[in-house]
Amino acid sequence: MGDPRPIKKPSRIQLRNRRRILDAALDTFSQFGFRGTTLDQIAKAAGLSKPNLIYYFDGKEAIHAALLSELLETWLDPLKELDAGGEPMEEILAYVRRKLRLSQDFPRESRLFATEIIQGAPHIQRVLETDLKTLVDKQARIIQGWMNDGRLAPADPYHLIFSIWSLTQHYADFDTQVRAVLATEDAFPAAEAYLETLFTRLLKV
Amino acid sequence: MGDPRPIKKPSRIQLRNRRRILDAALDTFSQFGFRGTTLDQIAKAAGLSKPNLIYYFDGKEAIHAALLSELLETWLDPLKELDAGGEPMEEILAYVRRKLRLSQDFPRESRLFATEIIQGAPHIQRVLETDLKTLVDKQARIIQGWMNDGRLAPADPYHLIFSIWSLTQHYADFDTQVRAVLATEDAFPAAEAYLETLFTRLLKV
DNA sequence: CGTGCCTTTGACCATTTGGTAAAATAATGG
DNA sequence: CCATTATTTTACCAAATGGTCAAAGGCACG
Repeated sequence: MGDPRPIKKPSRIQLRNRRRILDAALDTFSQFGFRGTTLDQIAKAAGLSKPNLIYYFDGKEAIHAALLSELLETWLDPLKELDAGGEPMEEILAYVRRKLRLSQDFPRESRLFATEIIQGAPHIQRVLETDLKTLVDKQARIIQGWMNDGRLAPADPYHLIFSIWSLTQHYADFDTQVRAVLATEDAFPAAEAYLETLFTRLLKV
Repeated sequence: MGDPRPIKKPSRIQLRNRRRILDAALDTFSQFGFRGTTLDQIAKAAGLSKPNLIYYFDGKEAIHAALLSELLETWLDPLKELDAGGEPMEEILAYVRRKLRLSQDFPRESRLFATEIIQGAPHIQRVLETDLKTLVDKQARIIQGWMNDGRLAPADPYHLIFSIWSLTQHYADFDTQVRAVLATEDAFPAAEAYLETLFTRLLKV
């Protein structure tokens, strides 16, 4: 799926150009949305000609799909690392920090994901209903276990996870708004401190 | 600004059709974004012909601008109601509830706003830096005052406000994801309970 | 009921845009 | 160095799209 047109192993130049294209596409897709992005835009940003894009990807949809599929792994990973054997509060806070770092280091990816979801997740609905749901169910059970054992204050584990997503991604997706209000260089240090306080007070027994 | 083409008072039919257009446009803009929406789409949804749209609005941009400007008032209102004279915790919780209700009742507006911000707020940056910033500064000062008086636990008031926005809007903007994970009819009752718990534990002295 | 204005429409355009075809230009392996 | 394959470009196209225009249809009101 999403393999190079020829079914051979990709050459060095293939790899390089594919990466360039995906990077350029991430820029524009995350900023202007799928329909708001033109192939010419991507091509120019990638330093290639439009037909050359098509040589590497089967079309605009294919580029977008490749981006989303790459993104999904990065996106779900941090939640997987939640360790049932760890210290509950520390596990949650570590997850929050991982997720916040993701927002800080990959804001374009965050916005691409956000746009996809806001538009009804037309390309990844299936993944959400299967992979994501399965993962969340599993981790919610772990958290619920901690609460049942009295190691965390009780709270709906699903909405807890939602709130972590929401709060951390906010600093990437709504960066413009945050900046407009704070007029601060970098909101992340304060954000990290605030979120640590928030989840500590929420979950401390 | 955004007035009917003739500078006369709008007739009954003008009002009706303008409203139809804006409603149809809200549907499509919030779902497909600005570039992803076509005039034909709006026209069809509004039950009008394309040239007829142009008769009522100066173009696609004008429709979008009209929507955004309408939206902004609705969006900032709940924050204005924060009353310095009220009981602090109740004021905050009431604000959370108002904001959550907005997400529930106006999800299209929420998504339109989100898309605009994610794309860098090209049309409303100025408003964010002036009106919104001014308002937030003012209300943050009130909250800070409550904390200084020991009536709320200390926390960064700006990030507190951000977290309220983020958490409440999440249920509108990321509705698709929430539904995919929960497979529940309506997430709002549980969300309201969760958020009340969260902010109570965060801010209780 | 007729006149003048508001509203609507059908036909039409220019531009943009995703994508193609084929020729031209590098690479690469023997 | 040649032949073959991989890559890139030039010239195009068909469809979609935002928008125009002039004519036709309604409507209100004297």
